[in-house]
Amino acid sequence: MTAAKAKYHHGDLRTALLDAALDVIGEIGPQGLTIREVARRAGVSHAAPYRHFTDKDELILAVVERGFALLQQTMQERKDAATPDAINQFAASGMAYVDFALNHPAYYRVMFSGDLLSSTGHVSLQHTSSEALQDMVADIARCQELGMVKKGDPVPQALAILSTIRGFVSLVNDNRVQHLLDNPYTLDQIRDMVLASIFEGIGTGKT
Amino acid sequence: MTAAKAKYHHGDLRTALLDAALDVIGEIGPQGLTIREVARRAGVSHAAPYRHFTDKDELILAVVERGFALLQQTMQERKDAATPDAINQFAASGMAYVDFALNHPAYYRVMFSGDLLSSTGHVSLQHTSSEALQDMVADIARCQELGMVKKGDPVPQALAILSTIRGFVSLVNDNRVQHLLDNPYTLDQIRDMVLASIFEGIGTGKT
DNA sequence: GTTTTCATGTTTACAACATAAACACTGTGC
DNA sequence: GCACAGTGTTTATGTTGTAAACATGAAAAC
Repeated sequence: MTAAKAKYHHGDLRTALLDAALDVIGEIGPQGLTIREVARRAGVSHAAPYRHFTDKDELILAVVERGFALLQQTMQERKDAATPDAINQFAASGMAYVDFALNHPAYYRVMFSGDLLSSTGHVSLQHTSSEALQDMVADIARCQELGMVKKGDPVPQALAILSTIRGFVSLVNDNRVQHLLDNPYTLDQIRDMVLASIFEGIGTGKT
Repeated sequence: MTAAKAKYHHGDLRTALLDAALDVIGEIGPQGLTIREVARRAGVSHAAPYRHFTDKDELILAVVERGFALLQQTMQERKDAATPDAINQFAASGMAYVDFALNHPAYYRVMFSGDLLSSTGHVSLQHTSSEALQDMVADIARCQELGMVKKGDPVPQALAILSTIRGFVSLVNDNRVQHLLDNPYTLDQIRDMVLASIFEGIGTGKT
């Protein structure tokens, strides 16, 4: 028997399906995702996925949840790696968010394309999303205490930053920034300039 | 014969299909859009749309083009209504963009959901999109001459503003701002605060 | 060790869809 | 009047999502 036997029971089909789904999303986009294609890639019959996901939506949702877990982990790692002062922690999470989006475009697309899930189900995700906003608000408040961010309600400030980040990422992932790439900037440079603009917008200018 | 006769030839089916498509997008979202449903709403057979659009993609594309025309017109009107100084013109177009997105969410969604069109076809749209960026760059350059915007390459500055605007709109349209609505802000107030942040980020602080 | 059971796959079936081909109606130019 | 081109309809094919009935094999019960 060679290594990969064609067993009746797959072993870990659920994970294999999630992997296949992510591949499809990366290649064809979330719209192109088809239960049957995912099953095909996992080498099972087209109905097998229904043993693990009640629905196409639930399959997508599972991919999304995996994506959020990875995002959260990435951001935490970057925060841990940064110097422990508030401003650097904050900047680190912002950059981590952008880099996650650019390094895992398939995850990012499916996580934030919005229209994918048929209305219901994304309650837990809204929670995750608003959690991220709350974290950011807390970071901003700490920066305010240090006098590095303008006084005022940190919520709209967090919203402004999140808006800039999300918008920038969507522009890049939709290839609307190609014009100015390598000409004369690298993507990292553009990212830094854009982030600098919004940070300056809410910052006090001190350091 | 009553007013609306059931004629064999519709008269202006193309327009009726575009209207119906926009309705569907508004109600069910761009993913839910189905040629057959659009045909149903227009009161024709499911194959009739193929006399006017070779493809589902082309139907969507036509809606998108209509949307861009409306956006462009809206922005022009607002610019014309604003006082003719550079900074107000610029702010007017930014606010017009946001308001368009919030007042015509169906158009906006289909225009910028990105994944909708199967790869090809959106060449003309990339053009439209980059035109908007060029307009913005020109506006910024004029503001720079007046000393109201920081010196430097206006392209990244334009990108930063566009990012903020697009990100904000997508957050609002995905209902991720509900938490802070009416509590204690109105949507217009939030919009102004967010825009103010990015304008301050690129501005010199003069006036 | 055998039998039972249950989780996990497979086959089969159906309705909705995208799209194409063949056909039907009707306003216009002659 | 009449041919014709444009627009709409019917019919047909292949793909999809999803449900139901059936099959298999690994672990639990005996």
